[in-house]
Amino acid sequence: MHTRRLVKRSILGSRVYAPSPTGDGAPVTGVVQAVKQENRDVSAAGTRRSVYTVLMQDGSLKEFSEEEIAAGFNHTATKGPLKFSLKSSSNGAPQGHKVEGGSLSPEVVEEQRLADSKRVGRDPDTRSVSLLEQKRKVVSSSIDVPHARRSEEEVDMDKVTAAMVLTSLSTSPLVRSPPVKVSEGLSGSWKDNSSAGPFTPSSNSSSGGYWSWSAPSDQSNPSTPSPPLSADSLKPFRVPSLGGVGPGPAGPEDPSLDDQDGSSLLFDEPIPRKRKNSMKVMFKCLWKNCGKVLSTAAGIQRHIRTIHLGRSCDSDCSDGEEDFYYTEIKLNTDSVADGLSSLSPVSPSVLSTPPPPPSPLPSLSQLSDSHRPPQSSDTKEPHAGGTTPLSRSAPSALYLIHTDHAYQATAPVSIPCSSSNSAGSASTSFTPTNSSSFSISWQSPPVTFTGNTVSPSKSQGFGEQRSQTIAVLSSPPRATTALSRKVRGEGKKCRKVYGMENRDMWCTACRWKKACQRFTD
DNA sequence: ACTGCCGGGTA
DNA sequence: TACCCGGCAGT
Repeated sequence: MHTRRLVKRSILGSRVYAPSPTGDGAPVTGVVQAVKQENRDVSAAGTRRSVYTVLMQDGSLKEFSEEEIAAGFNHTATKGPLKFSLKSSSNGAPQGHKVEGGSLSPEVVEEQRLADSKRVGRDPDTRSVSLLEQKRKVVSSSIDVPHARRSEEEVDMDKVTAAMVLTSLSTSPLVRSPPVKVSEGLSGSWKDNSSAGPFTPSSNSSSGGYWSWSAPSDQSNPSTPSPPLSADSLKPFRVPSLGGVGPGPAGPEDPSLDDQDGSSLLFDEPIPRKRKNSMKVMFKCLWKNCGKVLSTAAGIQRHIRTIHLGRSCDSDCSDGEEDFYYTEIKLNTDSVADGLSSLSPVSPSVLSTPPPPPSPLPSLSQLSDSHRPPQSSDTKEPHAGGTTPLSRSAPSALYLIHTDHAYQATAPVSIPCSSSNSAGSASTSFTPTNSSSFSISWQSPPVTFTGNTVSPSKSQGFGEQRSQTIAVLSSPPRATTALSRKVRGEGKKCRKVYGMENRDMWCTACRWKKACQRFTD
């Protein structure tokens, strides 16, 4: 009786002893992969008997009747800490229905019940599972396969888990995901997680652990709703069990290992997400003369591969060398947006380089063209210091962090070597070696500009450019002292002319504390 | 302290 | 976009 209960409720994933398939009598161990109810084979008792698909140690799948492996159950049941893939059944179906009824509408419940009963009823017909399918079961032993092996109690348990998930979803605005996916993914993860212990509220905490991964990432950004869990984002739930069973068919997956994998994967996943008011990860090319910044690792890798390494092949033939040429930088999205959005406004005024008609656009489009799905999702460690030998000559990407006050950082720029191009006026951090030969802007666009650098004193007939800027750029002595900001106007300004009491007579710029437009120097 | 004005916030 | 302001840096 007891063994029967065990068999029926928690045998999946359990290690059992079974007669040797070779017939030599020596028992072998295996893991139960599936249970099938067999109606046609009426045993002596005249009731249905169960057939268990057992994954043997040698990787083969065998089917055994209940009697054949019953002894194994006893053995294992008394032997040690078996990890049952199913929640233990201390609370059975009734409670499951109760929970379910609490969170699901009756219609939904009925639909689900119908669907489930269909599945269960279909079992006898699906007993001839193809080998391929069996293999899949091997791979995901703990993930319940939709059909062909669900007992009613299992179904109930799934309902319970689904109900719990839905309940938590209904109360947590942080996590939204298609219910189907949720139940699917969770039933797997719970089976992995609930290595022991009945399905009680305490086991719910394990699910909480699973779900909490999205909480921290979203806490930083309460304004943006958590994106729905896509099929991809559900992968982390499944992958661990893949890895858990893979190494050895004989052993049930290890929950701890499961957790580790899960967490690591889960931590990888949300990185590419763009959030406002939070740190954003960008990837900066460290190649000489190139400060290209892309938003995805794949993008930067492709950039390096194609532009610098001169490889035309796709990411498939990447040998990882690109990794040395870019670094991951974390910066506030504000800064990034700042830098990017200010590209066009800044470059024309600061750069004396004649802005070709589409000048700022290429860089922007390059940035946006990096929208490739970050499927490569590099988990490489960011070369924080950019200290690899290959990148030693490249400027550290850290300077990007403080772009919000770039003008302050530009003070040292006042690059003594006036031969550097005008783009240098925007650059913020240099190694001596760099400043001597070229300058790198603090933003990506210069990548495209470095080619056509222009002597600062010659603006190539673009004399109509803002006189102020030109003045600054073309007069080294002043530039050394006042490059950081627009040169302070020496002439009178609205404020001085009209005084505070006549503020309404100021030019709007002065009123807004902007650069005076009326008394420009 | 005064001044110019950049960067960013708000409506 | 207009408007405003905090704050930085030069004077």
